[in-house]
Amino acid sequence: MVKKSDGKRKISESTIKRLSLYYRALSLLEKENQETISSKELARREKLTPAQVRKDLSFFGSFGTRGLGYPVSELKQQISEILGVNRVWNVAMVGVGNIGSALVSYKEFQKQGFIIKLIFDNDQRKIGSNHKGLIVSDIREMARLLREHHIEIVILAVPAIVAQYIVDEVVAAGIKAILNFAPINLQVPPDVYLRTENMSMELEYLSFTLTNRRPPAE
Amino acid sequence: MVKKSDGKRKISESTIKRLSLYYRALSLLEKENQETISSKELARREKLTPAQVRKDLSFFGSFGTRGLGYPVSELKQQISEILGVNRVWNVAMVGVGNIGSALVSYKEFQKQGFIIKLIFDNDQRKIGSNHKGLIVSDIREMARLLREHHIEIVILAVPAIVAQYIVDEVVAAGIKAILNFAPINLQVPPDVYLRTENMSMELEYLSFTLTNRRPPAE
DNA sequence: GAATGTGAAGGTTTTCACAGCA
DNA sequence: TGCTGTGAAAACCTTCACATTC
Repeated sequence: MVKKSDGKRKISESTIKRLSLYYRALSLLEKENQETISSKELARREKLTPAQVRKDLSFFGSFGTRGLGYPVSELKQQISEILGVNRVWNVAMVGVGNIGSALVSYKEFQKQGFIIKLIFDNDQRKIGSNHKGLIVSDIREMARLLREHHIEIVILAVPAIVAQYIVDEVVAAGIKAILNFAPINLQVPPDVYLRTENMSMELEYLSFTLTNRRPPAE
Repeated sequence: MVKKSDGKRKISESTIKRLSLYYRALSLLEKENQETISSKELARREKLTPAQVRKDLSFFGSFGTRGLGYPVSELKQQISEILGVNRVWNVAMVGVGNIGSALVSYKEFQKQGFIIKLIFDNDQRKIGSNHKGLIVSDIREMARLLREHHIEIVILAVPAIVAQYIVDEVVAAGIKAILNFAPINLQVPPDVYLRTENMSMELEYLSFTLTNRRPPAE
């Protein structure tokens, strides 16, 4: 049974991110036709602790069977409802440079129900060209087109220098959820959800680790 | 003055990731010729608290001046030393699909000193072709080439289904730091640093937020 | 017997608040 | 006066440990 959101419980960001990991792992397990999985095994696969897995899931309900574990397909379904990926989300891509066009072709997004319906650019040479079956639209037509196609989420893959300007336009068009790939922190009104994907961050984390690792053998 | 690593202090992952944010913000400020910045303003730009900024920096030294703030260029330089980005890192890309080739052209990596020296694929049609001035090498020559070019970090952008197999080869070639873009959790020996960039996670986080946001007005 | 679900304990991270310095 | 640097307090998150259930 799924606990109803009672407006009190505060679910942490870490818990939500781990739900993504569980969801991905369960999708693979389902393909392998595994029927149940224990918190221990799920934890091993995602490098977490069994208690962590159980606690995360317990925030949302009791999905397991004592002595047995969790039913793979059912748990996957439950998590998809929690994350809101048990449906289709209409997405628009703004910016058709390297990253933008790579993401338009990125299968993983579609698999999770994030369907890119529109792509925009401000470069006249790109506008009208075909990208994986989608015609690049002029960014000046964004407000109208976003509305007409019921777009709920915008992915921003534009150069950092113009990102704040473009995000302002996206916000003005009424969009409330934005995933930003530009390497800069953007300002948006409090009713707009913005997440920024910083691809350098993980590389820098590796660089920090290599630089500060303890000397071998001691 | 920079505190020397005394082997005791444990710096949290969050602190390191925020250092990346500060570094990025400081790079922009430096371009704008701003000479000093307060923890308050830096926090505002990165949506953090001033105390957080000061505490993070205090783990590594006293970089500021009371009553004035932090000197932009100097702080940037200090953070670059802490993160280990005050040097060049030789990087290889494995996998030249959508994501892989987009990242090869991604300027941000080069700007931070991560120079992609080699690119690999196992597709015979791609091997030998030219990508942004680099010839795609056969993955079977990986061990030799990685050694010859003193590669320290490998970026993995291959399909999930072959990712574990390929990462095993990368590890066998002696690489100790891997950034994985395949949407799967990989197993590596304890002396190998692996970070996985999960691009669906942030989209799913947005989806969760949209799904569970409190109803407007109440 | 095996593994979940969960209060309580323990640990870590963030925020507070203020002494100290330019 | 303004803002850093930092112990102490508060908040938050993870792990423990065990009652509970299949």
